[in-house]
Amino acid sequence: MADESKPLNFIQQTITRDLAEGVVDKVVTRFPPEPNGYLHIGHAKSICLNFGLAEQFGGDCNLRFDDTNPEKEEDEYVQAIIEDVQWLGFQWSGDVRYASDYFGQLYDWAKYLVQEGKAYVCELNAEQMREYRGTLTEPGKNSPFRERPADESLTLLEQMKKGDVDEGSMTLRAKIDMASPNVSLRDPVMYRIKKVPHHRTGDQWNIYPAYDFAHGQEDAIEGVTHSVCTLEFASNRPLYDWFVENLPVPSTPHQYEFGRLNLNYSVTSKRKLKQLVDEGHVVSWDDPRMPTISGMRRRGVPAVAIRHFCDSLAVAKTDGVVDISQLEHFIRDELNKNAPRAMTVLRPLKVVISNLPEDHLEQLTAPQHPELDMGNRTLPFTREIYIDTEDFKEEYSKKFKKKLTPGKRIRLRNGYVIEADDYVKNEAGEVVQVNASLVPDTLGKDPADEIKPKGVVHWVSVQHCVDCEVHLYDRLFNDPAPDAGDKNFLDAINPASLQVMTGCKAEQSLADAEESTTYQFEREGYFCKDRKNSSAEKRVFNQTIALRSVWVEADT
RNA sequence: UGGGGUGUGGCCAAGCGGUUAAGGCAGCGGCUUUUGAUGCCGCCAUUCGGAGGUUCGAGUCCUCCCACCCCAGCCA
Repeated sequence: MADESKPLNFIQQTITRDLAEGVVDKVVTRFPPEPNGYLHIGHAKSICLNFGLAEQFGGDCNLRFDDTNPEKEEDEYVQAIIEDVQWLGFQWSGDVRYASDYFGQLYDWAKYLVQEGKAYVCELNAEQMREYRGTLTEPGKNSPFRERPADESLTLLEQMKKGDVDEGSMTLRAKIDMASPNVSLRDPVMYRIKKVPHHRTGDQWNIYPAYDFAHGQEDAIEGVTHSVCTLEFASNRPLYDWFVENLPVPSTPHQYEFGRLNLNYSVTSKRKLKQLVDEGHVVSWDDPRMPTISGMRRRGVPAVAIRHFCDSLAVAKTDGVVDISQLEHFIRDELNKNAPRAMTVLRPLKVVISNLPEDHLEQLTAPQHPELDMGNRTLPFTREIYIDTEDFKEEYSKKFKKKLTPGKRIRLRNGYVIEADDYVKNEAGEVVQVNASLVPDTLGKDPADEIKPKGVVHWVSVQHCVDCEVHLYDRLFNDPAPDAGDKNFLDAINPASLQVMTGCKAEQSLADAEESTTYQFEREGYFCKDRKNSSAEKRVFNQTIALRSVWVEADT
């Protein structure tokens, strides 16, 4: 997977050195999501990084759910996350792991620290603890419970665990340094009381370990060598190391931080994404407009495109904002190379080819792909066809030279050249039918009179097409930085992010389109059949992404 | 006014003291084209947050300054 020509990032350099110096024999990484929401594009970067590192250096990568807060976590999320990681194409080492598997061990280690005089049960409430903690510029002061005897803390801890103590009234804290310039080290909470059922351990526990007391030890238990996380955890690293050093853990993992992915015109925060779903701004976590893995999958984005995009991202400590066009580039690149082609008319306009008999039916063939050998499809060609309303203009102008216009010719994609004769309007003044003539002997060749058509237009047979609905998407937010500063990201929501096109006409071969394949609807973009809204009677296609276009239609 | 990070073209980014500062995205020209797609060709930083300094030589080393991000949850 590693591209030899690419320079090693700082984590790869560290691993290379650790392997060379024998600091580690084998690399073990892990992807540790909290099951409190669906995975998004930012997680994809972390997934590709962690699994990629293991792959490149012949090691293992674990999938471990960091489920230490039952108030926010649900089994629905763990199932969705498992599916997303697999879909992206990665396989974790061994079974799926859970922080909750280690609750017993963690509890024993907590008691060990108490016995060592390095932890204590504190009876300060949340507000008091905040006061005692000090500020960024002033040191904190010691809790009055800090020097309480170990066996007293042990007894209290046991009561906390049994559920005999009220939530919020006691915590177990590490005894480190209330005057540390690093606030994380000012006697951090190790255990808090939560009388809440856990998605895996049920009501077995009344206390749950805090992230800082759990993560490093989980890594140590699993033999993780390189624990890669995002930048905001950098100030937690000394605490991560403190627990690992002060506990009889089976191995010594190390934490490395890299800059998380930020994408413009998007939000990549599980909290905000959850809000979009909960408040109905989108219909679900896998709504095709969501920057979630499941949303992109449903929209037709290939997993490999996401992987290529992630691989193109720098693993560094800079926190930049990547332009969405970068992601779009990899999606188009992959789809252009591999998506089968098809024709679908989004805004049908009937064209009657008058010099063809009423019952004319000719089976034309067209390649599934212009370059790849993917076989052919048949295109029934009849007297009546549909082209896109946008592809016909009443008046010719240089601007519209590639469109059909009276007296001018156009090539039907994969078919003949036709020439428009006249057209019919309805009461509203809209063109509802075009009458045209077929220019003979133009299948695969130019007209004999050398008057070549300037443009190519996609079409379907009126009698041999299938009805469908097409969902067109625009970005979910109009603001490049919807959640910057003190902005409310909801204010930036694009009210026109979804456009439902009904009465669309797809070529016959799309009758049995598969949800797992994304097609290029020629001259329109990439589309895949929606896995939720489609039924036997109704076909719905989601737009993955439009084709690039330098064509801007002006009204002159 | 504490601690931890980061600053290279519109965006991302390589560069690890020594030819004229990689590459990708976006943009702009041109060619090809039965997808206004794709492909191909060309253009796009006298300069690396700023100011000093060290050196024959600095984006790369030193000093000071500036800007931005993270940390004061019994969230992760």
